[in-house]
Amino acid sequence: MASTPPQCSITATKPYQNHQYPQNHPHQLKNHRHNHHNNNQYWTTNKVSLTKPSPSSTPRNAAKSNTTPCPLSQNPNFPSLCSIPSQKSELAADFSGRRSTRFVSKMHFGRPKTTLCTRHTSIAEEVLQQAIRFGKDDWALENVLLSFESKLCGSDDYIFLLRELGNRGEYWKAIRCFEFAVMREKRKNDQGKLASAMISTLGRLGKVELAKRVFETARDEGYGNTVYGYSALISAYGRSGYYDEAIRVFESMKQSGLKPNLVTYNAVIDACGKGGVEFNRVVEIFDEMLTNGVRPDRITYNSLLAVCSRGGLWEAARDLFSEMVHRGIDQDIFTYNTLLDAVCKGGQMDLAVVIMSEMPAKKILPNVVTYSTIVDGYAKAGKLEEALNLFNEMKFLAIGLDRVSYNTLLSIFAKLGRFEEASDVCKEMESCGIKKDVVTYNALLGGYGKQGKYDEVRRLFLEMKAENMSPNLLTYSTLIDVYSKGSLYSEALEVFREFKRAGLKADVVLYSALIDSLCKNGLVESAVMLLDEMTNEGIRPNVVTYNSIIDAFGRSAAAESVVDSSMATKCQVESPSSIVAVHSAQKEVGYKNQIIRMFGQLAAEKTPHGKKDKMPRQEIMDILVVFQKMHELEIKPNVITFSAILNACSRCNSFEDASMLLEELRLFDNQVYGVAHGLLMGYRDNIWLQAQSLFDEVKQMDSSTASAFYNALTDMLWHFGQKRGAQLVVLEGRRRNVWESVWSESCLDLHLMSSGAARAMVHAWLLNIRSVVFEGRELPSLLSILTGWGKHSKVVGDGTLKPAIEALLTGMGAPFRVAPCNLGRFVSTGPVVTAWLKESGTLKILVLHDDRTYLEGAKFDQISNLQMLPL
DNA sequence: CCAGTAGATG
Repeated sequence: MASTPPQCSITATKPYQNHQYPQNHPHQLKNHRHNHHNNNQYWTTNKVSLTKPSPSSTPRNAAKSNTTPCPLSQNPNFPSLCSIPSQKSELAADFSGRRSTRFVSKMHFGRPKTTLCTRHTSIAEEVLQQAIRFGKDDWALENVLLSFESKLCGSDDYIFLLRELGNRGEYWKAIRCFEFAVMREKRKNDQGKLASAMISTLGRLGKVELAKRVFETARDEGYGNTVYGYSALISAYGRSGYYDEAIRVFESMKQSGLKPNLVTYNAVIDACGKGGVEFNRVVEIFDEMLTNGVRPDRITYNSLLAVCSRGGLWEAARDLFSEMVHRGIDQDIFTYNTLLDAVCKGGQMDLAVVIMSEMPAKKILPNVVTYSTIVDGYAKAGKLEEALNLFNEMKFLAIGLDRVSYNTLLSIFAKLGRFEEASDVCKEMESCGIKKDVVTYNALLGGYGKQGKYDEVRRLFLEMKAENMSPNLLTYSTLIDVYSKGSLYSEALEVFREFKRAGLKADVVLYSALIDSLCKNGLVESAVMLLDEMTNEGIRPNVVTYNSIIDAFGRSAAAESVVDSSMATKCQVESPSSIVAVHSAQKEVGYKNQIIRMFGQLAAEKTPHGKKDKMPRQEIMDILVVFQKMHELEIKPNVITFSAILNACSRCNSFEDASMLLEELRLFDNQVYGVAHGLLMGYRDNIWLQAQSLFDEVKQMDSSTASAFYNALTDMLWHFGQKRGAQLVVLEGRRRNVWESVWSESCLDLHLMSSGAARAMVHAWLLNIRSVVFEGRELPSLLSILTGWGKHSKVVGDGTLKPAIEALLTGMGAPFRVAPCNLGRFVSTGPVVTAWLKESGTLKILVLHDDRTYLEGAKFDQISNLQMLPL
């Protein structure tokens, strides 16, 4: 074991400086958000009280209007909120990486515009009926309009018509109607009204391009330069997720001298929420609104809450809610449902339940949306019992399920692999007249795919298309991922080709799935190329993408290139002759071919690459480049990143190589670094307090994330000879129930542990039963150590656990043997083990030592502590 | 101008 101390660079403990977010912001709430964001990035040493609001989280108006800041505990609306301990730290959602990257489902087009102030005449209704009846015939519509022209009463009637046609999806008829009306309308004002109604109708249907054309025409013709026209276009862009376009229109509106009004600001804020814009940026727009004297209303706040919900910023949402109350703005069911969504996405399920229980007192009764929000929160938190119970509660309250809540229910069953129940849900949906939609199919495809039921996957995919359902990006990426994970590369390739034919654009998730599949097959270099590729495509990789790659380093033999030099030549030969075209075509052909060839290579590989599990120097250099890019793109790491780095350290051949990786860890997070490095150097006593607080953070994660971190940390310590340090970590993990039920006197269950953690644990367990023996008690007649098969375990996966334990036991001379009927179990009998433990040399073998300790000559100290291991 | 559902890393 290499044990040269690392160079001084790694021993430096300069605190991690966060340079990404400005600290000094003039505004109260914004300041709070900035601080929050800082804390939310990774573990930091600055702990924020989760239950008590800090002064900076005081509602902004209280701060502004010079009144005494009102802490939330005095807030009449949340009397009980402050007494609720937060279920997870505010870091948890970010860490476990549960933040959604999905934008597709947020766009449910076609929601009807409630025509509240109906100033239209009955004639308009009649025209509508006729217009609907005459199928596709443009002339028929024209004739209807002409015949009623004299009776229709101004723009109100026409607006009603085109809105209602829009609500029925007949946007072409709506446009015809609009053109007909505008041509006949003399008043600019009314032409403007018609235009904004048309734009908003098209926006509602997701026809942004058409909306834009209407807007531009109207503006060029001189009647479109209105606040309403701009607002409608902003909203149209927002609805389709083009927040950047929405903001651009917003800016150009101001430049043309128009003053945004309440509706404009609401539309912009809403667009930001749908587009996933950072909360801080949206707050800037909100501030601008206040500065310009536009008073926010309920919808403004609801839209702001929606911004929080996307990022799971439950504290900000809570503060906004209080702020609404202070401003005297009433809440409605949207307010509550959006707040609840933010709270659920932030993992605060206990708080969510309290908020929901307080709704009836405000005469706002939870509806189907409220329930499905909470259900989804529970499901994502892994509390499936609670989720399913809520469906019963809904039944009891006679709240009927709708499409979304059925899909939510169905996806729970699909994820669990409870397919009978899933298909029961399908049947029930059908009997309610709700047909399976893309979401239903995607959930089913993912569910069946993860269980390896590919026949069912194929069947469903065909059925879907037979039902005239267009697969979307999520469908394709689910299928590609599922087939790749099942090594069905030609199927995956076929789906990919179909996806390209459908003209869809890949996104970060699809790329990440592809990258992961390359990584898992040892083609790290190709994965990195694909990473460059996606960046060039304008798709921003995220932490998941990087985690896959980091995790792959050192796992394979020397990586080789999929896209060899012959590829470039080939492209050139096939390229068209025009110089300009050559360039773009090359890119396009190269892009397609690259992925297709990668699949080809994967399909051709008979066996995965030999796993040497060693990290050559070159790979260290490669991984450093990857980290560099991650910093450049300002991609925040999470626990999984840290685990991956620690695991990479365990694959290093030398302490120096590991030091380089740890240095990267230091740049990411000083606390994780401090603990890992401290334990590695044997500064055990000095950093144990820091370690405790780190473990407190890890405890907030879901169990598999937490155990993966413990496993990674222990493995690294074990690998570098810090065996007693490893043992301390492992015992801490046991104390905190990281691996569920690990041991009893008769059985040690290692199946969720990595090999280092498991070995450290074996020592601890044997020492424990040794103390039983020396207390004079009898051991159980049968003793067993479970390693499992190493297959179903996410953490181990490669089946290294069993041989490692076997070697360890053999090496110690421990009298355990593989159980004849269960190859994943080592067994022995009480008397045999007792005899072995009583042998004079056994204790010395069992006690673990660190290769490096902080205090020179502290060996006696270790020995005196031997029998006092914190079990 | 406003709410809830489906896909990737450990």
